[in-house]
Amino acid sequence: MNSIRTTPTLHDVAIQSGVSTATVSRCLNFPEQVSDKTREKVMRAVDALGYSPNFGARVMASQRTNTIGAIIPTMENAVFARGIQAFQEELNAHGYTLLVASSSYRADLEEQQVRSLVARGADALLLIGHDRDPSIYEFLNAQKVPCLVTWAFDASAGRPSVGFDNRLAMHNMAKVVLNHGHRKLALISADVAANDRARARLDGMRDALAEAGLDAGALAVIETPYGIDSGARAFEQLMQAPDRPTAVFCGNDVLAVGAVGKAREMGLGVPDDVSIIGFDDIELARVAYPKLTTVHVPHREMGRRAARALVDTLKTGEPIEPQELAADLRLRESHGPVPKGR
Amino acid sequence: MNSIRTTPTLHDVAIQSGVSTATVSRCLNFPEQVSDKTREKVMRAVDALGYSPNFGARVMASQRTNTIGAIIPTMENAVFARGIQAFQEELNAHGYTLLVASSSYRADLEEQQVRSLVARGADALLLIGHDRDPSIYEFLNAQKVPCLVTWAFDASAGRPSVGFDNRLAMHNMAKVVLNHGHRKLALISADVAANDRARARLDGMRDALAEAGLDAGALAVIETPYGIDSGARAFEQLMQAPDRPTAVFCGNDVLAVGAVGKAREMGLGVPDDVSIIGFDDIELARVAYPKLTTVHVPHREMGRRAARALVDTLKTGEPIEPQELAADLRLRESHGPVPKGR
DNA sequence: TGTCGCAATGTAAGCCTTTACATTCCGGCA
DNA sequence: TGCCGGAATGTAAAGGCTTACATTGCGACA
Repeated sequence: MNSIRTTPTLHDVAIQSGVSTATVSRCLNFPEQVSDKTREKVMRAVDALGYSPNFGARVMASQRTNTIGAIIPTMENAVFARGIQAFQEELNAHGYTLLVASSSYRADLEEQQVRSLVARGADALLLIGHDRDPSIYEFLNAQKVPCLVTWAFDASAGRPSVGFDNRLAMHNMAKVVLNHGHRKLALISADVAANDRARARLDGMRDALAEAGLDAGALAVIETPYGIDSGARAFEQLMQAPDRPTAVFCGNDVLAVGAVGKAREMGLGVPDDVSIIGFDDIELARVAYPKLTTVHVPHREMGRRAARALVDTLKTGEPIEPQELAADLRLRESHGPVPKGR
Repeated sequence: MNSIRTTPTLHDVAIQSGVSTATVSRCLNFPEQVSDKTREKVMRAVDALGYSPNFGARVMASQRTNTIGAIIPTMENAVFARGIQAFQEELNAHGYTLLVASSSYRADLEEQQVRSLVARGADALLLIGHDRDPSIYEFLNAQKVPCLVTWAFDASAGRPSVGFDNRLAMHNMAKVVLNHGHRKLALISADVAANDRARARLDGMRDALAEAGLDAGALAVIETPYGIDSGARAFEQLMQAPDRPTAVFCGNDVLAVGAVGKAREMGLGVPDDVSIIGFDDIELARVAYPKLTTVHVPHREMGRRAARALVDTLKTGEPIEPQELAADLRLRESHGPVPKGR
């Protein structure tokens, strides 16, 4: 009909089907409010024109986007990729769409992403860990954008979280290793100052050491960026020290897998010469040889629950109920008793 | 000032800084068009009020979202996660935002996601592989949403792609293995009917077999879903057959890693008793023991180039230039000569 | 000093949908 | 037949921004 080919609008559909725009809108959003006859007529016009509603206009008129934003440190780590996948699936099931951004573990980038997601109309935000500039929380507050922290749990944070107790989980794992007789431990960790999960995990190890009556000297700590190669290098450095550890803990499985590979290169048996412990329990952990002893992070469950919590709060307006999940141990093949004579 | 706390609008900023809304808008979008003095004044007001533009309104007024959509089969496979990460980084660098959806390898879900992304105003779309109902391409065409296929390259498809030749890559790999004397091959593949990449890879193997003068009987094919355990099960099934293959190709590294694990369980040496070949070259491949011989998929490069191509076409209006990338072989430790006596 | 031209700024229309409120329709009941 | 009430539908405003076009301001030049 129209010689100038342009994408059809609600108005076009209304004309084509001989009703008002309000009726067309209702057909699409509240079909039960419209008589069968009219609805059918309208739907035929929608199909005929290939109409699809304009998101921007809809957002503007209804004042909500049905979009939830999430900022993760990186998609490269499977543990985040999978957590976010579960998050997305649950969101979709409730009619919400996910907008993801990754911060590359950089606070400045993260802040920028928060603003960008809010500007794009995210109705709510999912963030990893509690640590960030208070001004960000103030901003979200002022914009009335609910925000949920995950991957960590802190009942005292004054803001809801759905996660697990990083400190306790690491504490438990360290206890197991200490019970195997190890007395010289090491930790290959992410940047402790900038990362509250890393800090909590380190604290967990210290808790276990203190409990066992050992002093801080029994723990060597190396901070390093994320990556297999970083893990390998850090491990090498540890093993070249005069007083090498008998058990090396890693802040995540990727670092641990790097350590395991380097151990093989160096001719060190795992766990016969050195125990290596991971954190996260991603696929990599089961694939590594030997299979990694690690802390299981319930990433999928966290993703699902976080999604539900956020959807609930948006629908009901009630504040989010914090939820603590368990992170249990997966004692596999990469840990063992202290080597003889050490 | 305002007792009713509401998020500030352009208008509020305009009043606060004593200029018109147009000037504020220009300050934000084309700062060079505004005098230094005015810009400074406006920016102060923006900061003071904590203004951030309303996305919906902006979209509606400007008729573009600066958002590009991508639909991948799953975020769970690192090869997609990383490709998309690179895609996103490049997009961000050009001021675009990424909207991802995952289809779980299901055509019906994918179609739904295409519509949803377009409805949400995606200016362009990135899709994996060529195979899909023609009506989807018609829809995108009608909506004038440019779309780019990646992870595959087909100059004859009549639609642009940025990818590599799956068939040729697999052909090359199979040639190497055949040159090692293998005559009984197997392939653990994704669903061939529903997945053009899987089909191309299978065809590539057949090409190599034909070239070597072998008939179809020399190749056993098992189709299976994605996953480590699926790979393990398929491998077991192959090795229990009366006439077991001496080289097992896998449609991706995840399946291959499952196969390697099962081989170890079965007491089979890799590559002494059986060669196992992957595809993708994700981290897993280097971590597996033995290290996986595999086809390197240039996922990052594909992501980056796809992003650039899409941004270019949106900015210039020129059609997208197809680009073929190389997918070369990574001959590592999991392949070897045929076992003696076979 | 008066003009010209360009840079800076202002005015107001338009983008498309949702939704509060108004109107119409229609069957049922007195 | 007339009236009532609720369901169905219509009217029109509002939502915040961009941008074409109009206006103003100002320095340079004659």
